[in-house]
Amino acid sequence: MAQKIIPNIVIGRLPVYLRTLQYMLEEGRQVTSSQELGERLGFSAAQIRKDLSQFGEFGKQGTGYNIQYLADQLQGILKVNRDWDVVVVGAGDLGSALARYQGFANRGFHVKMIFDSDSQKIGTEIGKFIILDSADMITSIQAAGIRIAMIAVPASDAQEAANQLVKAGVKAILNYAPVNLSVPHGVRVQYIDPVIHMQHMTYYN
Amino acid sequence: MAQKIIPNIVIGRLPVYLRTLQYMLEEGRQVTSSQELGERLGFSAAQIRKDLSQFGEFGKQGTGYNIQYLADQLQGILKVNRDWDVVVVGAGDLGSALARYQGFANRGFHVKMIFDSDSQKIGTEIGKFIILDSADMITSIQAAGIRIAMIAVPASDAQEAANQLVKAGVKAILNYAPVNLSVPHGVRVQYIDPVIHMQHMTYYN
DNA sequence: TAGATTGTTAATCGATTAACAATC
DNA sequence: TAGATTGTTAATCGATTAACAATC
Repeated sequence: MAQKIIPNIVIGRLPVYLRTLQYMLEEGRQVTSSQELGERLGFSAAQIRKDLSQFGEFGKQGTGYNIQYLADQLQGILKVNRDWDVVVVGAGDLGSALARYQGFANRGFHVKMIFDSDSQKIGTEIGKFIILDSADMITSIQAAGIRIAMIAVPASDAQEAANQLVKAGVKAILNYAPVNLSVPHGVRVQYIDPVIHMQHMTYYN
Repeated sequence: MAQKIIPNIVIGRLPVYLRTLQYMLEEGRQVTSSQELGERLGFSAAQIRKDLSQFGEFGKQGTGYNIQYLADQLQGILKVNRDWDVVVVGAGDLGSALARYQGFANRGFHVKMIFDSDSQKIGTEIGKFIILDSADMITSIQAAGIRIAMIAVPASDAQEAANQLVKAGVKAILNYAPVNLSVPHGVRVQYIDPVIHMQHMTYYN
């Protein structure tokens, strides 16, 4: 049976919809519309309806969308109606900040380990974590069955870190190092390089 | 005279091209081709040629692109052939990591000030910075003529921070708080929310 | 009922790719 | 010269928007 492939660009918007719905819930709201969501996010109402319609019918004509219900559905679609364990590679300023970041746990992502290769750092504490030796990374991650990693090592070490993560069975990498990674098919990478974003904006200045 | 508007999506790729060219220079390379760049980045060669052709002719048939020359051109286009001063709002873990991040200076972005509203933090040091009082933010930024800011405050404070930055004359905001900001026309915002990226990847798991 | 809003279709718009003449 | 690679055009592909019947 022909499985419909949903455009990646649509998938990328769903977490943004979800985040906004969750804020609406916090505001005590119960119902919203494609129009309201669109205004809040700067998307067209038509686009939001189209995106959602890829996955089913979640609204009611004349009324709009029940926020709690739609949020639950989106969580299911994105597979974030469960918790995910995460590792951090690199215990510098950024890696440490990631390990301590409060914004992960309440959205279902739990940092479980943080690694570094610097013997000065290994064994020391960051918040509730003890920095582990990168040399043990593959076995530790495999043993824990962790599928998601964040790379926060220098650019020169990032590809090697990625290689090891892949060997350890990681399927999703959030890469903070300013380099493109090459990974096998089936492993996903997302990039966060603040300089890229800033250079995008300076163009318009 | 009809000024050609370059698609935003093209502008967004230029910094990635530039970054790769700069690595090639570090590797001692002199010349590259759209094909090689494409393979390295996972884009098609045609797309790279098309993107670049929006801005002029930078290559030579049969030979390819002189890396130094193309990098210089891209820097000019992106207006990063000069230095930019930046402020950080929020001196928590993330703001502190941003203030200390080494990856900015060597790409032309210089953090000049970091602000917080917590009286416990104001006046204390982060690296070479003394944390300034958010209450003085507008005047300090105006006086320094700074146009770029990074927001690293809790979600609940981000819109207010953005409002003040806009008042201070900031034109580009890199927002690490997990909320959509509403800003006047002429001010650009880029968003970095790691959870959004991770939720994008969990879909495929 | 009248008003609002969905889900969906068709039309439009925009971005990517294929192909190739030009030329180094 | 032969081979390589650009810049550009036209074709294709994909994404967004407009419009509206259905219906709450």
